[in-house]
Amino acid sequence: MSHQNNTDSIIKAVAEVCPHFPHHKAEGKWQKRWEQEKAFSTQENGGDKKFYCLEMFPYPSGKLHMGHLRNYAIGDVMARYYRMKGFSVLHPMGYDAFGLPAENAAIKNKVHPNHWTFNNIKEMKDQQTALGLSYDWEKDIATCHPEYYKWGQWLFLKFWEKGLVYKKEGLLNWCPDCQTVLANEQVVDGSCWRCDTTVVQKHMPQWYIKITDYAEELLNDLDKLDEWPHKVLVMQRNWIGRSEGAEIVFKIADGAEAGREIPVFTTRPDTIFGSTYMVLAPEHSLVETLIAGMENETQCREFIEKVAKMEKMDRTDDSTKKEGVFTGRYAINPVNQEKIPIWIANYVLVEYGTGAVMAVPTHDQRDFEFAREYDLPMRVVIKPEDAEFNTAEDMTEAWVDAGLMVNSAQFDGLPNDEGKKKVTVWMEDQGMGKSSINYRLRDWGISRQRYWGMPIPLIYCDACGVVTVPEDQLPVQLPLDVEIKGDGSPLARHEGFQKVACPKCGAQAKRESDTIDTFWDSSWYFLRYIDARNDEAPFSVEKANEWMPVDLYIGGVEHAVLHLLYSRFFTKALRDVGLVNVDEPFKKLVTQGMVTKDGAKMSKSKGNVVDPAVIVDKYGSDAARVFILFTSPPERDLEWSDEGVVGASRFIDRIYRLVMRFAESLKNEPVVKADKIGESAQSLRRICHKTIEAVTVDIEERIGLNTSIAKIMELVNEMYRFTEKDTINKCDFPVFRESVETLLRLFSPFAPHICDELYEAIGGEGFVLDQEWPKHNPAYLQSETMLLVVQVNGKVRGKVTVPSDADKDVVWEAALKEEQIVRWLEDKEPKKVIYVPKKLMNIVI
RNA sequence: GGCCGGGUGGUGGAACGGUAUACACGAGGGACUUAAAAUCCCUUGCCGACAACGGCUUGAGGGUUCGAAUCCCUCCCCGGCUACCA
Repeated sequence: MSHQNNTDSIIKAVAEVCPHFPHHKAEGKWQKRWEQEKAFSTQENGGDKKFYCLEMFPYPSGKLHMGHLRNYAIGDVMARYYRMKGFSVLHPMGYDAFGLPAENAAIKNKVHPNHWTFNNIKEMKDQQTALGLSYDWEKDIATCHPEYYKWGQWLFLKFWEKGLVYKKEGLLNWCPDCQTVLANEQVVDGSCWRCDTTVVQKHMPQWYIKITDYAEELLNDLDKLDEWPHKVLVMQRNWIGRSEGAEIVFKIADGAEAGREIPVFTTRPDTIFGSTYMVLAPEHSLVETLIAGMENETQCREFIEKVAKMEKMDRTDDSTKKEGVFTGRYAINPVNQEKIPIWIANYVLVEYGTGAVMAVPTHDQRDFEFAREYDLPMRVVIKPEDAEFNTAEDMTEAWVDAGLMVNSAQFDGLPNDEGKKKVTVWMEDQGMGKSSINYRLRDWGISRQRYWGMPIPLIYCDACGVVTVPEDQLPVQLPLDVEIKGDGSPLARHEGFQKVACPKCGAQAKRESDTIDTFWDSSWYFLRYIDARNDEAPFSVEKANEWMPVDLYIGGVEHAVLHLLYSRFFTKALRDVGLVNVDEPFKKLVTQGMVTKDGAKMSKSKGNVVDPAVIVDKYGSDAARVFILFTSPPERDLEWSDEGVVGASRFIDRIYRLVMRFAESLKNEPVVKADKIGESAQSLRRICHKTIEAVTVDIEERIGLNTSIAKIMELVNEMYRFTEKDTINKCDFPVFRESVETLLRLFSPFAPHICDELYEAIGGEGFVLDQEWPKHNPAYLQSETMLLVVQVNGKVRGKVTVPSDADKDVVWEAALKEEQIVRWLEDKEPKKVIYVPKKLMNIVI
């Protein structure tokens, strides 16, 4: 057959009348097939190319919102992409199923939390399936399932063995009317959210986890997380809040407690000679003994009470004035033996440092304001050379910057930052204090006086004390025969649950009735997915080491601190127990932006919620996915637009029509190699390969899903141009076929249903997901000529078309042939000609 | 107050030192239709009444550079987080 004959034969498009992608029917059909053929099972292909793709698991509220859709759409594209790239991909889903809303629903609707939760899980899973998300459902988990929390309890025991668990008194929100502990979210304007009684702070024994043992490592390892958003790293750094300084010991000067030590923490030991008074937090443990029997006792007590109330009302109010009272007592400044007054003030926090500060009003703005208010003594001890002040009287605000030390005995004349170290060393020698590092991070209080949570596997025995539940007795099952009324934990009055024989001595003992913070459950779920059905261990160490770390973790920024910090801590603690060999759980983190409407975050109270289920119902999940991925880059906020979804739906239809027009030929024409092809086919091929390259780079290097879709749209536009005539030369057909197959592959991670539908229509077998991700051929990117911009003095004045291999001289010649350019040059000799190969030429005159 | 984002057409957004406004939405006009929907085509940053053409334009003002939305400095506005951390 001659080439001539080939060009003569043409392939005709089938006549049709604007067909629609029948998404309602076709999407369901594919979802069913994917399920039947286990298309999303984790395939471990043995190689070293693994990709663990994780989206933050949802609380099972029963309904997906737009934030979920966005989160999962991003994750699904990435999971499908890497799978097509030949990676072993782990892409699981589960439910963070313990927590308050289930109990609230129980009180309100008289349904059991267990029933309510599992019902919701089912509904959510159905919705997720309807989105065509490629989860391996054989690995799903629900944290409220005994098979899951059994291992949460087991891990608790490991932490216990490591000495990471301890008990101490903690302050809790307590509603005296409901006789129950309230979570912070249940305290509204200082009152109980249900009965409006004023909430009080109550000291109760609580279990704590020593996360502070890992503070230093949690901080230092942030440097390893080079694929985390900068914002999140900063938030974690601030949360851990490391401060270097000194702990200095002051002594009580007089009274019955004379000589008793009051340590303070300061980051400014260089200012110690300027400490002219001391302030304790109202809750400080020494306050009681200090004020007892003093003249000001009543006044002090009134103040303490006032602060206690203020604190829970609105501590964050920045208009809160610094207030305090004098205890009547004095302390001794160890460096100069000065007697300084001890005050109590609202601006000192009991939780930070030692709960006591040495006040240096001249060099700390808060102390300055307080001292001015109460007329306390001040002394300048740091002075810059060009100081505008000589004595404290000249100051209008505290001097907090660098300077030379003055009024500081043997340290006079030293630059203050040098003084910091020298003073500390000297004080250490004198036994007055020591260098100290303080963290803002507190130990993690995990006790919750609630029902719907993981029981803490501990037993109280009168004879043996606190005894852990033996491993072979796990799980400690959460009893289901309870009545939830909201008046305290039902576990505390559940006899069958509480009564237990002591595992050590066999005597009658009592179970811990507190449950654990739900953050415990979510701190290790990513490890359980790896080996979700293991009934002998939380997960196999070997498998965990294969899959960890999670390569890509996607979720909302609201978890930037707590969940991500606890998970990091768990990973490190489990590493020390020998269960994993990684230091950090999440390699790359993407925090997706909010979905907004009318400029505000979607919320029930604002009434601007759009239900993804309604959108999926109307336009199909492909359209919903494409819209939400196309409209904004993943990390930025996304403004919802009804028209935008229509646009996405239109684009999907457009692809459907294009491919269906030629489906018959694509299915039946023999596949041949492209031989001699025409100019428009060459151009199509070039754009096709350019698109492959661009989409691959966009997805892989920056998760640029919006631009990926834009580039696929450009390819489709080009294909429409190519097929304008309704006929394609036979010799050009292989190029068109290639473009269709490429399009379906490139687009399938975004819109998997339509791509499988069309793939089938053109005679493809199986799922596009199992096809290889296309590779671009660099040779096809070349064209014979290129268009170059010619600038004169930095402004575009013309364009020239030159051969692709043209060098500077050739371009220069071509430029001189352009009338426009010549006119702008005005016969002047160019001062300089800058040539950027393949881009532009700039002529400076 | 501190820290982190962000300011580009009517709108969502492209462009990570090299043609600013890709791609899409919306709008306007046209074709097809008895009509509508759907679809297809054209126009669409602003100004010079139109075209050729020219000027202006990435929150404001400076700077570096042959060349700046992009880098540097100063300032303004919007959003988020955090908040007396000694």
